[in-house]
Amino acid sequence: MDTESRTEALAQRLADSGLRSTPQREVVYDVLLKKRDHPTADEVFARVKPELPTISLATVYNCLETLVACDLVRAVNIERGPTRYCPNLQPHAHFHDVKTGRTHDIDLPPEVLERVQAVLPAGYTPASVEITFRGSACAPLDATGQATKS
Amino acid sequence: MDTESRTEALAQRLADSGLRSTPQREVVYDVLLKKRDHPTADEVFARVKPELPTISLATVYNCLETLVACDLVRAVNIERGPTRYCPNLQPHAHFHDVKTGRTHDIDLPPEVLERVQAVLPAGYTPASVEITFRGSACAPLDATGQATKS
DNA sequence: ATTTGTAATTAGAATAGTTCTAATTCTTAC
DNA sequence: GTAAGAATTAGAACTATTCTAATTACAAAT
Repeated sequence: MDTESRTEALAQRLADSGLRSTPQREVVYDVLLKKRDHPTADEVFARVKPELPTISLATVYNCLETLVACDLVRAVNIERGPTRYCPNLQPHAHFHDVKTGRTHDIDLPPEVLERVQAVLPAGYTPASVEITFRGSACAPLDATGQATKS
Repeated sequence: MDTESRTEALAQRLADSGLRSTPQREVVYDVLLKKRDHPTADEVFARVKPELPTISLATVYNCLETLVACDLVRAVNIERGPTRYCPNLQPHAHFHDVKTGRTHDIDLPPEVLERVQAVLPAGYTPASVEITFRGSACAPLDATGQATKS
């Protein structure tokens, strides 16, 4: 999706919640989509600044909160420390590499998600599930440069 | 397990890591086992204080960190906010009730754990997995007062 | 076009949770 | 009993986030 249609989609989602599209919200969302490495609010701030030099950190927090409320972004708390933000809305797990500190998205097939949900006793109705692995990744890559599935 | 044998088991585990058993470590571990409600460091501090009135918050943090390092306790970060501590070492998921703010342990059958691990591409070797549900629980109870399995 | 009300942004102060520091106390081995 | 290292302590420092109050931007009604 190009930047313009992204921006329109964002405007639509915001409007659905009775909120306005603003340059700040657009740029914050854009930097999240551009580099999907689960940045912290501070990191987002640093990436947005060149584009909007007068933006404040408080606004970055506000924008991120807004995007999370509109279900355009997920807030991820993998470990004690700053919250990280993830614009991947597909069902996925996170692999947190303790060596590099990086977090990778791991695609989550629907049947696994279902199987996991099924462990809940009656009456527990989950709004969301978060699956996080912790360890070290030394994934071999296939011809396309993608991590191969075991 | 009674308190004495618990204390011995703790002493053993600490010794295995070249660490000493101390009254502070014992009492911190005891309060975690006594009320398994995923308390924060502050809450642990409050519960330990009557027993050891001179203990400091820093020591509570130190003890918790030590217990986590010895694999006797899990540190849980469900959402932004204070880290919570969980002495349940069985494989289990967490259900975070957004209404009450409480977190329940959900037993995790081995085959589900395996199925979840299997989503990882080759080369990703997880040291641990954390599965967290978020939602609201209004679990019906069976005759024994336990939540019934769906 | 102007006004008016509301939404959003801003800078900086305040807060919460945790970690660090340096001094003291407790243990253990000699 | 002494020396060396481990653990504890109080408080300062630090980090991430939220709050506050003032300002700016915007949209609707006039």
